[in-house]
Amino acid sequence: MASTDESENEQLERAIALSLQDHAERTVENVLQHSEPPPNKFASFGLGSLDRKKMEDERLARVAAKRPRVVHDEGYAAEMPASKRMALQKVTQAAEKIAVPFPKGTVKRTWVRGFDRSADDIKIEEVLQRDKLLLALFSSYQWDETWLLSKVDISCTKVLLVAFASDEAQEMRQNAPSNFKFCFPYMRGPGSMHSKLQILRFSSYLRIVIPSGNLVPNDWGETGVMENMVFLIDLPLKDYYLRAMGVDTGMVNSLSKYDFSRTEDIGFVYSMPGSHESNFLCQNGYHGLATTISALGLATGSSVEVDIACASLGSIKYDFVHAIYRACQGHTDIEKLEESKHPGSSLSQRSGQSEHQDSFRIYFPTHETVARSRGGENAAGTICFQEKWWHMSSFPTELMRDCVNNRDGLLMHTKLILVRHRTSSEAGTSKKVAWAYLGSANLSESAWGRVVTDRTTGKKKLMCRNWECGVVLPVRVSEQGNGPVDMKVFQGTVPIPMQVPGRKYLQNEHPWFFHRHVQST
DNA sequence: CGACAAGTAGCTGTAGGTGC
DNA sequence: GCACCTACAGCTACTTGTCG
Repeated sequence: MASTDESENEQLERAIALSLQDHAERTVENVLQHSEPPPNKFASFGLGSLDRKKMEDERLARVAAKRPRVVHDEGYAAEMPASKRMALQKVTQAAEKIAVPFPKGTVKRTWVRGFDRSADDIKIEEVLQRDKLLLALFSSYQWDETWLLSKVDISCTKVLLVAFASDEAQEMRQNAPSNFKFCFPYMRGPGSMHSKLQILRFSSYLRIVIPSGNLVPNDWGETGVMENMVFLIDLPLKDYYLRAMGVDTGMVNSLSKYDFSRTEDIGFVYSMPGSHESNFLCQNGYHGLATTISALGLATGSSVEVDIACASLGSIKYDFVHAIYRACQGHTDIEKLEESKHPGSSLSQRSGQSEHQDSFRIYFPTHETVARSRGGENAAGTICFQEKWWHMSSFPTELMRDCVNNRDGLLMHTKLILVRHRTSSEAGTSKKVAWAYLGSANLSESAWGRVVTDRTTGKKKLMCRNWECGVVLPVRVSEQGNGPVDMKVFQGTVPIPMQVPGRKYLQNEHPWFFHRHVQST
């Protein structure tokens, strides 16, 4: 068994390394392609070069050949073969017999010092289970390595850290224990390694964790001023694998030994830096959100109620709000994305304000709420929004709601989207539907992307700047009556951390303004 | 995290050359 | 004079890197 474990560990590490190496190789290819020596202008300068059409065609061919910025999906969108999915379904019952803490997945609020424990909160120690943790993949924007080392027993846990390749991270790499390994994802220019995904391996199950907080004590409640939220699900080892010890298979098999069937009704939503076109556009950023909503059967042509809580706000405009709203409805029509793109469209102007003001609420604390919080203004260094964006005519001020935690005086670092459908009596259905997104993405174009048109191909592309990841958790209930689903529908699925519906900003109120060189959200 | 500036690509209009 | 063509300027949209 020990040798099997060893080989699994190695396989997992090798596969992750290969995956990242794949990115690295693409980046190297890009660099090589970009670093071709420039064409010698003088060599082609002469009478023979006057076939302009030919020159232009050649130039276009060169441009097309060295156009690597677009990320194509083939390498990423590896779907599980139908046969494998069938096999997984067959072992569901057997897997259920293995006791794991969170077999169906759960959403927790972080424990916070000074507050009574409840069934809805969780400590970092309870997530990591130090004594049982065999292998951990951590990703985060911000780190406190001393603190992290206190939560992990490095004598029995192998650790892989996925980080932005900053100078600090490189320094951390040098000082790290020998069984700490590092990966630095490609960034394609400015942006943030904002994903906080964790994969934790225990002896009999794999735990997938998607928190909104970074690996610092403040984000896990230890300073008593900040709250985050965590999604986690435990995937049990499949019994047939337990019988098949000693079989040296590859990484796919290594992961396939975990029973993913419980994740079938959970959507994984992510953003990757760069421009993405063709099929991959549909899987990335806010269009990935729309695709996921559609795939889970949650799309609707009717209006929806959207409540978004975030720790940082970008310079958002009406057309961006409209795009997010459409994604929440599950619209995946790429051509329609164009509607929200034209800068001159009414949606980018203040005139678009009435469109969603009754159905779209952005929860962000007022200055007063931050000042009155337990940690005061000093505790709000990871809640970012710039005053100049607030004063821009295109900023949807009327959508803003004060974000007040229902644990008195706590600030929130949570990124949460709550969407509720309306039901129609004409539809003849009593099924009310809602869903929640929980993850790392704030409300910004850097996180969710924006649609641009490729100059050479004329095709639509989605451009993101950050690594982000999160989950969509559907909520389905049967209930009579018209109108939107009540917020209570989320009970049992997602603990709602803030007071809803949030109070609108008063005329003399403004959001908490904070701007710093390096954000840690 | 977005603003901003610099650089690049691509489109369009047009001046000027050439042939009929 | 007219049609056609090339070369190029000007403009716009977009990418990329820097800055705060």
